Amino acid sequence: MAEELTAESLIARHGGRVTRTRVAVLDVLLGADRSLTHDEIAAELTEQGIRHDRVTLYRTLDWLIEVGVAHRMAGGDDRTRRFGVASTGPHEHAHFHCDHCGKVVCLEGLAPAVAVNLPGGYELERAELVLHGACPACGKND
Amino acid sequence: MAEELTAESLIARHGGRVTRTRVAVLDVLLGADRSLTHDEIAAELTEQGIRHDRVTLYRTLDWLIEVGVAHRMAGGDDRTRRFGVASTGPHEHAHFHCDHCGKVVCLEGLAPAVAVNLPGGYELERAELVLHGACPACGKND
DNA sequence: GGCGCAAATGCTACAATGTTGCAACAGCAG
DNA sequence: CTGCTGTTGCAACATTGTAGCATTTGCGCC
Repeated sequence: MAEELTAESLIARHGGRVTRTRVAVLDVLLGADRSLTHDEIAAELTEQGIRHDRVTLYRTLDWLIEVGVAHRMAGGDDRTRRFGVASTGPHEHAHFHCDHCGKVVCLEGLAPAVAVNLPGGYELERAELVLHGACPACGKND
Repeated sequence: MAEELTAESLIARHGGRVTRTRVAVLDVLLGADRSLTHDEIAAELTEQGIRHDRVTLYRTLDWLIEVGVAHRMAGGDDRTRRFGVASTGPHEHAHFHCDHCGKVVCLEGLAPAVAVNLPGGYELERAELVLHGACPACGKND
């Protein structure tokens, strides 16, 4: 128990090989305070001088999602998917999409009080809540 | 007053030309009980023998959204956008995405009771709620 | 009914995002 | 060190959405 929460240990714990790319990608996600697009992650890897490939990044992210370390969400407006590290709990959290700067942040402490009364026959498995508006930075400069 | 709610009248009322494509597209949307993808709409047009083009369809849908007749939403899983006719009221309604058959229905009567307490600085403009699960048809055959 | 203009269309080419197949490489166990 | 197998990198392709531009067509006007 009490294992480290480093990228390496997270990867090894899930039975994956600790490779250059995986450590770097997971580090980027862990260090980000918001959801990132595939493009942003790739740019960060390039900046760190880590050789990589678009396909490898897609597969790495797929693997991270498969083992439950990361999660994926569709942006409400553009068609790019965004990625972030999954919180320790279930990823039943809301996202805030700033319509001005386009950034997406995870609102983990936000319990989606979705008191929905579905029509008969529908089985609810999970809910995804995306809030749109202006983030603190954009609201001020507006 | 008391104008007809036909595709033609809806189009004319918004100052657009009543063209073959617009009438057909709007008819398809009005007749559908769920959100449709570009692809589904295009297939329907082809089935009706209406000559059209992918680009024209995109532009027609853009125009319908611009005048407020239709609305667009990003599917939570795939990267395809879906379209539906906007309800008479504000389009602050939830969507239900069936993870089995992939269809999306609008839950217009569902008031998203999103009692969110955002962290300071965030300005909420609108909320998008997507529910995932099984629709009546898939739940039975599951 | 015919005319003309601007809106709308249709075509081609392109951009962005994501996927598949396969050969080569590299972690990790023995 | 050697080998097995998971991973990577490359190239080619698939899907979804846009841009530019010439042509057609709805619709007001005569």
